[in-house]
Amino acid sequence: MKYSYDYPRPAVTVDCVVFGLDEGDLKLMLIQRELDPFKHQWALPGGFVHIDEDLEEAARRELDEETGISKAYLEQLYTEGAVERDPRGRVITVAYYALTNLEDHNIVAATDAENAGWFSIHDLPTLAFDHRKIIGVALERLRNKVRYTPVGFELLPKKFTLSELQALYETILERPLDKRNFRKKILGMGLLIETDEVEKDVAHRAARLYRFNRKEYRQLSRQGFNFAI
Amino acid sequence: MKYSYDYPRPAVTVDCVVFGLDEGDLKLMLIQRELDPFKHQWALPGGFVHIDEDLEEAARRELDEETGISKAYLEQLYTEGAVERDPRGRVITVAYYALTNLEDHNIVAATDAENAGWFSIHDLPTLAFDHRKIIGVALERLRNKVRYTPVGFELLPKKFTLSELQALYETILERPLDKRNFRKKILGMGLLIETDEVEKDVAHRAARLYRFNRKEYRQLSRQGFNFAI
DNA sequence: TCAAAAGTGTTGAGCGTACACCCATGC
DNA sequence: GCATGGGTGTACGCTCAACACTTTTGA
Repeated sequence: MKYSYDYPRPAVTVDCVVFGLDEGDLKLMLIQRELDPFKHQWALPGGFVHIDEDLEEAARRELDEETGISKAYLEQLYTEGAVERDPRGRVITVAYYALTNLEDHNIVAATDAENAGWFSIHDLPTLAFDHRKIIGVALERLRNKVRYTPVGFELLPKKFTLSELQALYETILERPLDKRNFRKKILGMGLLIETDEVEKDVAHRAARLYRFNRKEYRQLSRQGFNFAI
Repeated sequence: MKYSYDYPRPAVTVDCVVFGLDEGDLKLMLIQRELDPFKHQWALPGGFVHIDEDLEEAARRELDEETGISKAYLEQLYTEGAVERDPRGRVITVAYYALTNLEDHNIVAATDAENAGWFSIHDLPTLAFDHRKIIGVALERLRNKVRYTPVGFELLPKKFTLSELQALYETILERPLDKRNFRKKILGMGLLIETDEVEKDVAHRAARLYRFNRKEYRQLSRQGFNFAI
């Protein structure tokens, strides 16, 4: 008990809602708690913010330590501070959401946590704390964000087919899209670079691979262009 | 120094970016600090989160104590936690933005702060801490939010004219709108209730007063309707 | 040759945008 | 009667949505 203050202070944590895309399924990376409270229950990866690190820094560190994911698109979601949300006392958590290419993280390598794994958002286990609520907020945010910004590309490998991209939107938005209209729209933005490569090892005509043109997007953004699906 | 912990803890504050609309000018409520650091400088209203109050509760309390504003639309903005943002030590702040009808708050009544007042966002004084940055984020959020949700009405009195509403959008978005198209669009949504009252004390034809139909909006939202200007 | 997915255009409807004048009121 | 803002309709272009068949490839 070496740290003393004139007024009581809440503890501050970060939690990460990590999304990954697996075929036609949107998944979340969860960890199984080793300690009380909620011992053995599934929870969002996260932990206490160190006194000398920024919030995003803390989120990235916890994500790496607990799931082995060291590269991901990360964005602050919101801060949950209900008085009774943690049985140990007052804990305020800054929630982040992360988007990552699930293919790179199918095998969890170095992890702190007893257990970690991907769960379909349609089949989540019982979750510790108010983590279910946080996931709800994250999902809503993702569904909005994906339509008006090009964050969806963060869930795909660098090179992808138009069908993969369309499936991404269909999965997240949970509705079918028209193939011709989708292609017209996405190609019409001029933000995809057609590579000279095609899919490999498919039992049908191989689709062309594209890359997202980040530079062009930043350029157009500055000129008032708005991405929209 | 009565409160001791095993690990150092950051202090947690809330700060409020309070918007008000004054004719064709978007204004912010700022307070002048009475204490160091940044003594006598202007700052966002805010303060420490009590150990037994929720975050929004804290924001409302501080807003009331420091500016006398007790009713306002309030929404969490984001959390700023850069390590060196406060010279007193590690302080994480949860920023909120508030929308209020400036007419009700022209005279600041009961206030804690030495001084409080409205400032045009185009003519802000030097601000304490990283408050300028927080205001920047709030402005960006307001500009997005006002276009896709009916938060703008929170800046107007209950009854308003269509010209006032249009001026609101023109002020926040900083571009002119076409009168006929604006009226067509906003009336076409079916979210305005035409009252049988008109403006008073104007030196020209008095405009009809309208009210925003919150119930109808909630109803339509559930059916997938999206507000948009 | 069959199965599977890739790739490709047109049309109609609805929406956004541009644009100008008469009306009501108070002074 | 004049100054001030209130209130109103139309036409064009563009974007969105609906819709089906041919091509390529591997097995």
